[in-house]
Amino acid sequence: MRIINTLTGELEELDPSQKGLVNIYVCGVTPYADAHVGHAMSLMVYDVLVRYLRWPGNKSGGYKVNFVSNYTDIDDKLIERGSFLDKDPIQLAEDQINKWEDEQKRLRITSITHRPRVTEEIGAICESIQKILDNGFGYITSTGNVYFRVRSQPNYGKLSRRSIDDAQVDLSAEDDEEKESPLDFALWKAKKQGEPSWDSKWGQGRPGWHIECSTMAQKYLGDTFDVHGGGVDLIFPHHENEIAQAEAATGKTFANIWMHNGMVLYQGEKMSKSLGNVVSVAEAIDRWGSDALRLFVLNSYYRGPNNLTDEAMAGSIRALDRLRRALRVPSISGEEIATEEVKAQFVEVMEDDLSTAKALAILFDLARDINRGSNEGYDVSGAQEILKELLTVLGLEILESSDLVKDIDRTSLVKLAQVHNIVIEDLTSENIILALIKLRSEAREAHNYSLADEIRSQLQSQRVELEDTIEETKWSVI
RNA sequence: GGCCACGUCGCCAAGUGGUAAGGCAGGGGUCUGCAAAACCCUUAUCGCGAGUUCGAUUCUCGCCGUGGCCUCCA
Repeated sequence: MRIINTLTGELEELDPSQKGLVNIYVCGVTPYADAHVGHAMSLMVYDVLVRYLRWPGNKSGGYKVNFVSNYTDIDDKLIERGSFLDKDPIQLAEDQINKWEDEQKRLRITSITHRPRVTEEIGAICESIQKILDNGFGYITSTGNVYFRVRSQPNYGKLSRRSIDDAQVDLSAEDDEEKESPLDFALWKAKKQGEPSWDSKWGQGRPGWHIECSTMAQKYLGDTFDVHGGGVDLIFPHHENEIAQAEAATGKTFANIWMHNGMVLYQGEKMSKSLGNVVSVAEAIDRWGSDALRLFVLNSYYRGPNNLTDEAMAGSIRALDRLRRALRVPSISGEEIATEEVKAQFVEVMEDDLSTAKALAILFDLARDINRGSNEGYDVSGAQEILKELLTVLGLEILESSDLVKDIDRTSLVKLAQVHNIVIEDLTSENIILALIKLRSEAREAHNYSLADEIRSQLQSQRVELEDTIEETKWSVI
């Protein structure tokens, strides 16, 4: 497939260095606070990329994919936040990671194969730093800080298209007089009082922000790997510094394709703590559900900004319902509706820089064909299977209503059964619903529409939706 | 100030040098006891100005606006 490479600005063919195997690294979070929808969007984009690459239906016939995404579980932010909460920063990270991973499961971000943590990779990080020093790209200060000498890397700035000479730096912010240049960045930070630290050749301390990512990427994926992803906000300095270090350590190209996702805006504004408009993942799942969130993410181009609004999310929920209904529509045995072009079209747009918005448009067209076919008495089961398969590639798991029955408030249903004097032995939610539907159908036959409508509206308020068809009354949980 | 994106129907959002996907919402119909769902029909000249061109929303320049980055950041 073709992906826009930030390094060149061009659409480039993803051509794995190892046949049939794609190695991908995506920068994860520093887990000092709850994950927000921006983090979710970022990981969802790469999750879809990996799902697609692994799918046997793609142009390559399906790749094996190593998908590594890290946790920066020790960093200034964690120390700061830990100190504020009077909590051990590493424990804080541990707790936040557990929470975030639980949310990832709910978001069905399931494609990641390794989730390394800085605190578990200190040895490898020190080895990387040593290589950089051996190759003459770094220096050690008397206080035990190790810096990367930016000017020694002639390619510096190639990703962000920046020149070192243009950089405007605030010299007043510098606290280390031995730093040769304000542009230089820390590979190893000497221990400060009360901070977590590890032993190294350069004394006690902890890794700098950038070295961990390049080290972990290379450790798990090799010196050179296929795709490195992350948010556009990481291009400079983080990814620029990763390239500088990694290529200083090995002398080889670090990542072949650099892929960057755009930022999520909320109601047209940047999400930020100062504006107080940060939407946490937990809140988003609670308000709209994970599928609607994913649909929203997929409905736009991953590189652009993504404006999350309440109205757009309401639309996503409705749109999702449309797809869900198309999967449930009755299929009559007989002539099948035509679907031979669908997969090919889907593949074509996905191969073209992960154009998920176009892929969704194809699925909505398919849903329409299914609905129409069903209405007109065709066999749509094959088309429904295709729709389901392609939705799975996108990571959308359309829930069947039976899976949702358990979420209904059974107590209210039991009360409802009592109100209507329904006597049944096994008071499961499903049985109560079926009994109420039966009662309603009898009422309808007796032209007692006020009772029928009352039951329908009572069930509706319990999230059970009824649809009358010629043969029967269908129900579903919304 | 520098670098980089973006600005398309009420909302979200694709896209192309030859008059613009899809979803939501809206309007009209079919179906229904009434609904709901579904289906059919229907709603835009693409921020502003100039240039290149036979022709630009699509290319160039300028302006305005929004967002990102310029060592906290998915």
